[in-house]
Amino acid sequence: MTRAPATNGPSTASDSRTWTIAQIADEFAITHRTVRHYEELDLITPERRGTVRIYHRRDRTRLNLILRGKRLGFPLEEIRTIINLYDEPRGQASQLSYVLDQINDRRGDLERRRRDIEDALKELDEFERRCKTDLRQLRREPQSPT
Amino acid sequence: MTRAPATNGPSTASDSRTWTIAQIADEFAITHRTVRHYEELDLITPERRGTVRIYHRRDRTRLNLILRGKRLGFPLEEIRTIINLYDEPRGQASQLSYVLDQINDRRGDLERRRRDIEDALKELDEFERRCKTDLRQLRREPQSPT
DNA sequence: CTTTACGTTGACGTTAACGTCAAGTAATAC
DNA sequence: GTATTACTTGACGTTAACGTCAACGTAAAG
Repeated sequence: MTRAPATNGPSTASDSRTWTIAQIADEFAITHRTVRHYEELDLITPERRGTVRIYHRRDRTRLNLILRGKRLGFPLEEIRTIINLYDEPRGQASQLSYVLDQINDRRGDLERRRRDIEDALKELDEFERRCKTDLRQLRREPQSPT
Repeated sequence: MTRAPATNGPSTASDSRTWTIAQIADEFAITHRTVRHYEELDLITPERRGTVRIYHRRDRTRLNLILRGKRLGFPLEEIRTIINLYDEPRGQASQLSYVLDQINDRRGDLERRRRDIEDALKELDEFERRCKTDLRQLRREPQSPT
């Protein structure tokens, strides 16, 4: 090893393990550039030990949310507002009801997507049935006169 | 009206209604540019009457699939291969089993997305519960000493 | 016959989400 | 010491999915 690993001891007090950018990139199967890009967009905010980045538990949680958001096709900007929602302080009732509104918006979006997916899956099943019927048909009359 | 509407009679024989680009763009709430872009990528292939584009039933079906694909966050290239799958001639058994493979790939992808969505919805519900608890708490102890 | 409304083809511009160098620093390995 | 290895900050390049002109064609309306 060339540099002291950021991963110190097997979980100290509550959970203060840390990770280097290489470990993060590796684990999440993304590039350093991507990790830094997410930081530029304020999606994650790693600690700085001098100039070098140190990633905490929180950063990993956020990365999981980010990547899932990406798999679902959300733009990074939107992902940011969503995951920030989970983190923002919500001491005031006004803030809380704002958050509750946002939650309902999000739910609507997700449910719509789920419907789209289920429709797509149904069509796929239907299409598969047709294909299989065709295939059985072909097996019955092996080849037409060439 | 300045130009003869492409929409002729209320469904002639089987279904030979046609539409202009303006009608298509309008109905699907997209721009002319977008419609032409999809054509450039071979996602739709409208008829040509001289230089002008005439859209048929088939184009509308495809547009619906395209837009759903987009809502689900698929890239246009991928969308093309998918909707072409539904259209390709599949006379040979080899082609059919290829298609059946593709179907399974697609299904896997869609099911994964569905899981992601359901996870996200669960987290959202959980988060909403916490927010609502907080809100009830706030109503009990209206404001802390300023 | 000119205007107008709708259509067409380029072709360059833009935004998001990174990729890809280049050049420098800093700790460890020898 | 010097060489590696990991990390850093620019900064320009790239791809997808259109946006946005500009310049032109054409049919119907006056």
